[in-house]
Amino acid sequence: MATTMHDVAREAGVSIKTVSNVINDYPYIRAETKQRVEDAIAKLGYHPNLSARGLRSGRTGVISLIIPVLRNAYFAELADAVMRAAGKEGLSVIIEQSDGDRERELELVHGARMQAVDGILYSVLGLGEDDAHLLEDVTTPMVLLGERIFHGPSDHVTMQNTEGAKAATQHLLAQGRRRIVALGAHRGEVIGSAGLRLTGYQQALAEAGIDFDERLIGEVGGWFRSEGASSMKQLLDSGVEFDGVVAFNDLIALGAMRVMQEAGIRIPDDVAVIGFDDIDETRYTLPTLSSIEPGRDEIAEVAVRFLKERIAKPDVELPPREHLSAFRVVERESSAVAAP
Amino acid sequence: MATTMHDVAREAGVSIKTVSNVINDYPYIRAETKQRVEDAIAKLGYHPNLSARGLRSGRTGVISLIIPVLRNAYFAELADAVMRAAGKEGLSVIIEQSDGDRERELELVHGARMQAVDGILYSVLGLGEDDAHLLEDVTTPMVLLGERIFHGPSDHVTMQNTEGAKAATQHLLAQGRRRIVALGAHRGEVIGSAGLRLTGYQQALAEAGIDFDERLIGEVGGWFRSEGASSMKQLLDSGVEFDGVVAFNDLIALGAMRVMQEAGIRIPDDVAVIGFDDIDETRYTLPTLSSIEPGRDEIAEVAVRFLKERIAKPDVELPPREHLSAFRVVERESSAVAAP
DNA sequence: GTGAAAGCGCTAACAT
DNA sequence: ATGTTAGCGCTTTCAC
Repeated sequence: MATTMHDVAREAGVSIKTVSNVINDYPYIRAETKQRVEDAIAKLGYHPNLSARGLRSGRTGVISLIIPVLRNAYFAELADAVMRAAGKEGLSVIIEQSDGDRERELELVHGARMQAVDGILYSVLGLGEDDAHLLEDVTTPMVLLGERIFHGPSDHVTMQNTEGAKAATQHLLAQGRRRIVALGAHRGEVIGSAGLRLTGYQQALAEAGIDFDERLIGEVGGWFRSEGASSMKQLLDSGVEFDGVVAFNDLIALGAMRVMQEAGIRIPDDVAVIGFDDIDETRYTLPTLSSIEPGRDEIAEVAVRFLKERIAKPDVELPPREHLSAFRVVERESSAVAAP
Repeated sequence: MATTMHDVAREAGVSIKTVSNVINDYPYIRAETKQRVEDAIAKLGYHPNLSARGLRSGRTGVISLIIPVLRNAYFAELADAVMRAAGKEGLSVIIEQSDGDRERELELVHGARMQAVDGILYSVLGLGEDDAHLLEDVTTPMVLLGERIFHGPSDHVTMQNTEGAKAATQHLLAQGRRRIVALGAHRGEVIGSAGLRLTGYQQALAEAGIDFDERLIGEVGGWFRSEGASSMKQLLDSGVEFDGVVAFNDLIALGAMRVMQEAGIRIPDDVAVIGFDDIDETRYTLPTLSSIEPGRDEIAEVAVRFLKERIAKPDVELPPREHLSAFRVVERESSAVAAP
């Protein structure tokens, strides 16, 4: 069926070794020989058989990206960034969805498909810090993403959660807002995005000399629009006063904005709002939503680079690396300074 | 390094053929033998080498999904549905983004990676009907998605665009709306989602005995939020009166809603709005957006099934099949009947 | 600089 | 119902 190296070799009048050399950019080939081979390849429309190459070399040119869900804009945009970064390196990406389920996350990373990829980009959600040891027996090169596992057995790339939340809070403080809601907390969580972002919020308040008010913490079950909405409803019902909202992701901010608007609260005049993640949608809502851009492209590029390095030298016992990408405060209408 | 079939065979005291038989669910194996092999597999933590299997059998267990962009919620949700459908069939999915670019779409489908997958799910955007012949030389089994190429050389799965748009329009007509805007038209396009949906809109008007008014057609350059917004601005500036909007996708509807709300138009009281695609976000906007659910899961499942059949019988010259999934009108606040 | 030959781990004929 | 054997197409020593 398909043309093989032998066909190309015959066409070019060389051995298959020479064809292989040309394909793999082996430097010491006479220019003329190389040209003949390349002509033959073009003429026959030859493509190397990736299975054969994979069998022989142990490399497939495919990496796996495990994320909770693609329907979530944050992960869709992350996947986009990862695919572009991987593409530049000649790698294809197989995406696997874990639905944020602990069992499925473990199943995936130990599954058959993972044996067949060169490396794994693993955005953990269901697993926690205590599960880090469960990843120790994963032999495939792996880079962890997200906030669930720090100091695990592998390289780790993520954003500066605490600093980002601190900057978001400071952004509202700089406008004179003093009663700032933190929306999206998870009860009792210290690590994980919610815990880290709450810490950043508290740090900003402390540095500004503002007392922490428990009543301004809006808790949610998950980071969805609906949760932002219901948490904001509770806050409004409680009667607590506030003039700013730092939401721990954009969807929560959007859900909360909707509820506030229904209640006749003007944004940003009455309440300034800033979200987190800088998903595309923030540019198009009413009002447009200020946000923290987490350094998505940097995360993707560094993660792919780390992974490539691990793949290239699987035996080198380099200690796990940690990379925190640079974030950016993006100011939009929802936190624009009100006219004096 | 990794354990092979030989290791398993030795451990179980059988030949590798028997191991292969067990793995591939060959029926005629003694239960006891099968058990011994399975125990050995579990004990050694054996996983078949997919490259070797691929080399030998010509199947990789991987299909490719080519879509314009993952950041677009419609395609993210489609990819999600496809991955779930493929997963059920034991297939992994490599996603490739074309950015809707004609050259890149062609490049991808003819590229090296496509030779290495069992089949291609190809959501065309840049190519047109006249380019169908460019796909004839694609030997990998392929199923087309989307509205650009009908009657191409491969199976084709998509939604009922015309009927969906007609139903959307009828939904507004049933509420007594008579001046209905069609938002999202592409000048001169007949085929393609925009053309088909415009046709459905016109059919609904004609059947209701309402004259088609050119001034109620809102044209856009692309189906983005920003385009919906600017097209709606033009309509408002033009001074034309209307009481309903059928938007050709949800993002356009959302962009338009924002502009109308800024202009003080109440939805649905003054203007009823219905979109297309039923992306997750429609459940959370203010007001929630009515939409046409295109039968996403059905599209994904049928497409994967078609592809699997083509992969299983690559030589059978079955003529290209066409499947149009069932859609559904989802009524939400944006087109709720106003209180009398 | 280029060629010859071995073999990666598996499946599919064919044997038994 | 299970074993033997021959490659799939490539990369990789090792010669020359």
